[in-house]
Parts: sequence; C-alpha cells; structure tokens
Amino acid sequence: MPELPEVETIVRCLRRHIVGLEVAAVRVPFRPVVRNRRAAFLNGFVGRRVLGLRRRGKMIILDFSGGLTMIVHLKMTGQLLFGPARAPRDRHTHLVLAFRGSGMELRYHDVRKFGFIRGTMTSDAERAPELRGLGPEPLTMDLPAFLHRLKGRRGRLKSLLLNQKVIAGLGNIYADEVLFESRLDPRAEVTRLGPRRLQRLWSSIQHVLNEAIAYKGTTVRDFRDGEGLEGLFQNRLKVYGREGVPCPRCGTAIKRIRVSGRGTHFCPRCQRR
DNA sequence: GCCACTGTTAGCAT
DNA sequence: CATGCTAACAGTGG
Repeated sequence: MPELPEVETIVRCLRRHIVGLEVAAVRVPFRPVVRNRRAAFLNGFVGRRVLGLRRRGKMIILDFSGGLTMIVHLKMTGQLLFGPARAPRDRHTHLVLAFRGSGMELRYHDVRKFGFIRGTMTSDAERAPELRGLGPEPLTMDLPAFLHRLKGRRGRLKSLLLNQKVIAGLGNIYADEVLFESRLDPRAEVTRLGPRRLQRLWSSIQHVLNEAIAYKGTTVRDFRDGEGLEGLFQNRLKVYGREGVPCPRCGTAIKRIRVSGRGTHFCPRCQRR
C-alpha cells in the first residue's frame, strides 16, 4: 500500500509533530518487527531527540541525536501513527516510541506483520541491507539518467517499474497509473521501447507521483498519514481498481489481467506496445 | 466454514 | 548477474 507518495505524505506529516521531541522509552510488543540482531540496540534511542525525517524509495528514515537512525518499511499494511499515549493500543501495535513530557507517542502498527524497523548508526544507514542497492529517486532523476538506468534491461515494462533496484518508490497502484498516463502496455518488452515512448514514461512518472503527493496519497484500505488521516488520490485513480469502468480517455472498459504475478489494470485500447 | 484475493519484497529457482 | 514466482501474515469478501 504505502508507495512513494504515501511514504512522502507520512514523512511530511510526522516532521511537523516529532522533530525536536526526546525519546522517553522504546517498547517492542512484537519482537520480530525489529530487524536488528539485538533488539536491545533500540534502548540506545532513549534520551535522544528526533532531528529529522527522510524518505528513500518506500522507506521512512528517522534521524536522532547521538548519531542514531531508524529505518522503517511499512510493506503492505504498516502505519506510523502519532497520537496520545493514553489512547488504547490494539494487538497490531508492534513498536512504540514514547516522547518525554508530551504525553504523546509514535506507534508502528501493522496488521500483516510484513514491515520492519531497523536501528543503525546514522553514518551506516546508507549501507544498511534495506537501502543498499536501491535504485535512484524517480523525482530527482532527469531524463538522461532515466534512459541510462533502463539501458540493457529486459522483461515486461510493468515489472521494470516495480523493481526497486531500477527505480525506488513505485508500487502496484502507481505503476498502473503511470502506464495509463504514458499510454503504454504493461506487458510490453522493455527492449522494444523507443526513445519517444521512454520519454513519455519518464514524464508520466514525474506527473503522476507529484499529483499523488499533492493529494496526500491513495487510501484503498489501510493507508493513513501520521495523524491517522486518509489520502485523497483514490478519487483520482484512472485505472487501478477500476476493472470494467469506462476509460476516461476513450470509454473502453478497463481490463484487469495478471502481469508478472501482479494484478494489472489498463485500457486495452489506449495502451499500446 | 472454506477459499481466493490483497498494496511488498526476500529468497529461491531458473 | 538478471528475471520470475512464491511465501511470509492477517483480514475481507464471495
């Protein structure tokens, strides 16, 4: 669920609330959510202040004083929620950062338990296994860099867009939306695409992701920002989750097929190889 | 109740 | 190395 625009929305939201706060306690009700060999590493965060939040692909990165960093991945159903410590916690809350004096805390909540948190030294964060090997950020990658990145790649266009080692941050929803916007068939062989089509693809990535961020992300089911609020972009989706609905461009019914194992929505008339 | 399906990706097979 | 499939988990809907 949380792809680049959702993660960016969470980061911007939480920045306003937790930068400057001091960690009073770290609680880990569900140990497997912590990727560190020793969960006790997280005790080192007590007494540290939040210096800032960053996003890398779909990862949330929290930097603390004392040269400490937390890397968070929400996978499908994870949420990072800032709220009053007194609010009841349910059984899906797997990690809690309590903040000194404020009566507030940050909770990692994840129904399916696919997500994780790793504590690292800030200086080592870029080399953490989860960040190492991630592709470039799509929104700061110019067209020549994009073309260079795709050079020599094979396979279906859709699986290329989903490959985090190629470009970081796109998931199933935005891959489908980007492909619709660029009028390309998700099944197309990457090697067969000419420069005009690739340019269209690049500019659609910029456009769709920026729009989705402006609308604070897509809530299909689980996505919430740091305050628990839903996104607004679900109202603007053109193909994702719209099987059978007329294409907004030509009126043909949107199709849903399976491409490299993923549900894929597209317009069979507008989107050509 | 049972079965199929779900937004991600690590790990294994090819 | 690169690319492709599946399991990890829990909840939802048919």
